[in-house]
Amino acid sequence: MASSPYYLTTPIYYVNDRPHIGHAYTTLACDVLARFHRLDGRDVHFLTGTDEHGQKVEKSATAASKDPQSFTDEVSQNFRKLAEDMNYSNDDFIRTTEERHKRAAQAIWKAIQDNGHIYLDSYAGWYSVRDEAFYAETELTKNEDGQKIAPTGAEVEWIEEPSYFFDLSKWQEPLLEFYEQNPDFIGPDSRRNEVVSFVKGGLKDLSISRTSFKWGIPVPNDPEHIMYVWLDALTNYLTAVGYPDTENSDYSKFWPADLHMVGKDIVRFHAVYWPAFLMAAGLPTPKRVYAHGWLLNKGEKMSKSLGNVVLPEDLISQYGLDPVRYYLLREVPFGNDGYISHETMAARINSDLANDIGNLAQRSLSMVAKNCDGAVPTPGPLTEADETLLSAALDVVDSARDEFDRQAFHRGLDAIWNVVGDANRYVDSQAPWELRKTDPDRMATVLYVLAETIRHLGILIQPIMPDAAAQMLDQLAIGEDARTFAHLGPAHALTAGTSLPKPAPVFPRYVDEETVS
RNA sequence: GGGCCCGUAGUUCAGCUGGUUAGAACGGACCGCUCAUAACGGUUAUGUCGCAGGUUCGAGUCCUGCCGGGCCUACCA
Repeated sequence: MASSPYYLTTPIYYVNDRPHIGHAYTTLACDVLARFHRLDGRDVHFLTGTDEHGQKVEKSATAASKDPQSFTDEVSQNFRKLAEDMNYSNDDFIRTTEERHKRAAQAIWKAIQDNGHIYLDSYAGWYSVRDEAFYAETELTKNEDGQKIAPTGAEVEWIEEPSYFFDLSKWQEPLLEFYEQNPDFIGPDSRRNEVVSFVKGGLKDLSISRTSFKWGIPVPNDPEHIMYVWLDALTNYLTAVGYPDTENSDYSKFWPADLHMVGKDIVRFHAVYWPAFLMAAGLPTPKRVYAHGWLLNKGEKMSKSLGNVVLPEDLISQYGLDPVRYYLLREVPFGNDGYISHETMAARINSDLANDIGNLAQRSLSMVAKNCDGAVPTPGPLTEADETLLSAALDVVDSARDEFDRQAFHRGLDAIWNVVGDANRYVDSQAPWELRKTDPDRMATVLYVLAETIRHLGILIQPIMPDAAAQMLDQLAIGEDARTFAHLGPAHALTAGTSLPKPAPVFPRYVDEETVS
């Protein structure tokens, strides 16, 4: 179990988009899970990447006077930069324009086709290039110019063309049975309900090819047709583990994926179409799809037209990377929509990070520095209070694991911060500054217990705040090879007498600039 | 039109299969401490648990209706 593989994915992001806080949020959640499971000794494969096909990209490239490939080569860098800026630990970055992906997408097409689930017909309807979706006549409205527009506001055009279809309508019952037998397949529950009721409402066969543009993966044996972008895009999850080579690749180790993390807007593609495609191709279905909510800017959905889109780089430069990582996962219950704002960010940074954990480390380690010759103190016999704190620090990894496995990041963090609170209460109740005068040996024990607690906390917060955690652990002179969850507990406890570097605050308070001046 | 979710202290939210005086965090007020990043600890809530009925010995927790907010989905003339 401890060494079992763990494969998780972000959606592949639409290469045309400018990376915003929503993209950063999704991948951050995956990054935390990836790091957590690595620390737990698991063999993790963490995938992200970009979705680069489709008519919209083709048009954007033309508008920029570039060929689509060099256009996507260029703009996909924005997402690689996001990964660097946010300190993501993805093991792979896939682009759907890569050869390995073309191979995989054509292979899954053939598998579905060979199993008799694809047929050729023709499609006619109102199509929106921007939304990459067809709309029913009744859904359309007209704008001022009399142009028909989709509910999303996008322009639509009448398209009539030959098209291959996937027999999605036949998968209603198998899907419902699949959801029934895999109650954890979709999270959170509210999304699961939605998906189930959508499928119960009946499914129509899905048009899965286009002939009206070229920028995409050709249908096997009929290159006039380009594969539907979603079939193309979803298959990236297979590509990255080596499909269609199911023998001599990571496929056998990592497929089916443990988790597809998605935003709530694309849950249908992942929870309905994707398992249907896979079942039709005779492939195993992923274990879980989790749809998180939106980050709202003070209650309003972020959009270009409102001009209130929050960019990750702006948050990072204002607050620092690790505080932003912590804030995003602590402030908003994952799965719900939630507000983010400067006020709540500053409050979290100051109360949770600076005051609680940062000050705990600083007050403890500076006492060690001043009163124990700057070395790990030598503990005497442990009291009940000592044991209680140490076991809380050790046991919380189990709570965190449970909560993170359910994608309840806010709850996992809350559990860890309970230990921070315990430790601060312990300092006050033990009053080592008094013991310094009355009972130096006991003081040494108390400071040792605190140092051990901080060691545990440092190890535990690594997935969320890798750099800050490293600083904390550096201050305890913990070797980089001694920082996994296997090192929690007394077996790897600090060695008395180890000399320690001079402590320095890890989490500075956030002070508004206006307030300063 | 159908379906799902939500409405609990100033704020953000916990409250599982119904059961003693409804909880946490943050903010506020007061007290304590002084090791520490003026940080830490303790004490402190007159909350009509959206409204109105109902079931029950007993409901924030189940049922019905209504009001308000969000989401999914369908659509007639």
